Amino acid sequence: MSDKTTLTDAVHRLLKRAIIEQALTPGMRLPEDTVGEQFGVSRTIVRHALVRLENEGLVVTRRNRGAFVAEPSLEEAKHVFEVRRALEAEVIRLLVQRIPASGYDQLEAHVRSEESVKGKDGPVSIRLAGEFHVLLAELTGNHVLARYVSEVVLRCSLIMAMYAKSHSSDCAVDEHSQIIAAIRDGDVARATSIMDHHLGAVAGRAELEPKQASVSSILSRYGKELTP
Amino acid sequence: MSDKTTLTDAVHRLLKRAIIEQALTPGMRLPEDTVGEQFGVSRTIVRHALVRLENEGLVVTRRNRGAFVAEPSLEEAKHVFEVRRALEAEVIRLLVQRIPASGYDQLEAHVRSEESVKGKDGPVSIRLAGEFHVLLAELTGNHVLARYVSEVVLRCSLIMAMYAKSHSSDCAVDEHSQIIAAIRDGDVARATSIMDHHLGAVAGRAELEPKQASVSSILSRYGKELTP
DNA sequence: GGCAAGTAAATTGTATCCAATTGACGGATG
DNA sequence: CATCCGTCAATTGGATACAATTTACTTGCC
Repeated sequence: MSDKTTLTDAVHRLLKRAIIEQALTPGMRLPEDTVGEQFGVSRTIVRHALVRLENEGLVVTRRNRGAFVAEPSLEEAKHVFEVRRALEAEVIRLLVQRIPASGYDQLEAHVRSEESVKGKDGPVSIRLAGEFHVLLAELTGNHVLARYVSEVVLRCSLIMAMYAKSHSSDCAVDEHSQIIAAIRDGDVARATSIMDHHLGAVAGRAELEPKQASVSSILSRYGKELTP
Repeated sequence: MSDKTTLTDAVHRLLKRAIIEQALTPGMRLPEDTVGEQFGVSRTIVRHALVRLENEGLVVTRRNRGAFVAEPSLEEAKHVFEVRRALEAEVIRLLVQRIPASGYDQLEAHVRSEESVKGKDGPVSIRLAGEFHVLLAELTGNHVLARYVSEVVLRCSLIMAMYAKSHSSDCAVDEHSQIIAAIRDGDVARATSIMDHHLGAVAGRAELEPKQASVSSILSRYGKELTP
């Protein structure tokens, strides 16, 4: 029962981490056999993993062209943030109603681990920042909700990789603590307000400095001028 | 660009419709080669389609056992409805802000088509009822949101197939009209209230009469007594 | 020298093939 | 007669092979 580790899952998980940690940057190509021989598996496995990643919005596939790490447009980025805000607001509402007893311990432990890597601007802090929100969602006991939150958080990570200058300070650990406190006080409005500010600041900052990492993403906006 | 119809997509779509329309009932097995030869494609294609359906929560696969149409538990059903309510509330908020000019025409046209098949308790009315909610979400212009709404609506259809006695009257066409009217009035509270009632009634009705279609789902709840 | 067409290479789309795991049936045994 | 164990069939997990399509390069022509 614990042996869930099918090869597809493993490849899927690895690719996901690679994308989150910005080892694979937006717009980068993901040829099936290249990825396959990299992990020592066949194209079949890679294909399945890519299908899943596509469903999660982390990669896009173009017919007979292959898979690419997604390059969410600014519009799509806004949409993702809109959905995320709605979902996380629901998380807060539910947590205030029924956060489990051990919830605060887990949250505080997580915040501590976030603080412990605060200095380093490494991929670990990016992942931990996202996992805080996923943990919040998990604590509602609603796994469907948690899954969707996880998806949008991942996509937000991708968006920040594209548009934000520096990711490390985006999810200020301090605000995480404030959210915990507001939930503990049963103050839905305050918690939601902090969360909105938390996410809004991130989204807002992203729009100010669109950093174009990949060549294709840089050139994509100039391509239109060639096809009048 | 319009030629998106890869075989995997086609099979995926067909299976989805079959599940929604209750041709494939919860718990039913989906052997890869059976489905494959039914559609005249290879197992590879079916596999990919099943992977996608699994990601959407419509089928579950057990290791080396194959794929089955999902049998959401009552708990999972509640979770899906919780998420759906949150998402559709956001849809209403957004629509009041920025419904496009042609939106009401589309919505009313849809309601009319719903009314035209109101009498028949057929699969068509089930599909149309769900598509109304998807259309609402699409009109927000947020395709990410629309996609998630589409997913939870589908899962709700599956849930109703399992637990509700009759599906046809679940999405009362009249309530759809009321929602449209409330949105037109810019009355978020009223629209959300109607929507909550709309969904709450469905969810509530479902819990009252759990009809257990498949043998396995009936026996699953008795199985625990054998393993003390 | 630039543009266009044709051809070749590469990559995906699909099918088939082998291996591994699971469930079931049947026989043996207490 | 019930239970346990071994063998067997069926089905999925995974890999390889072939076909189709797209991209890119080369070559010829203007």
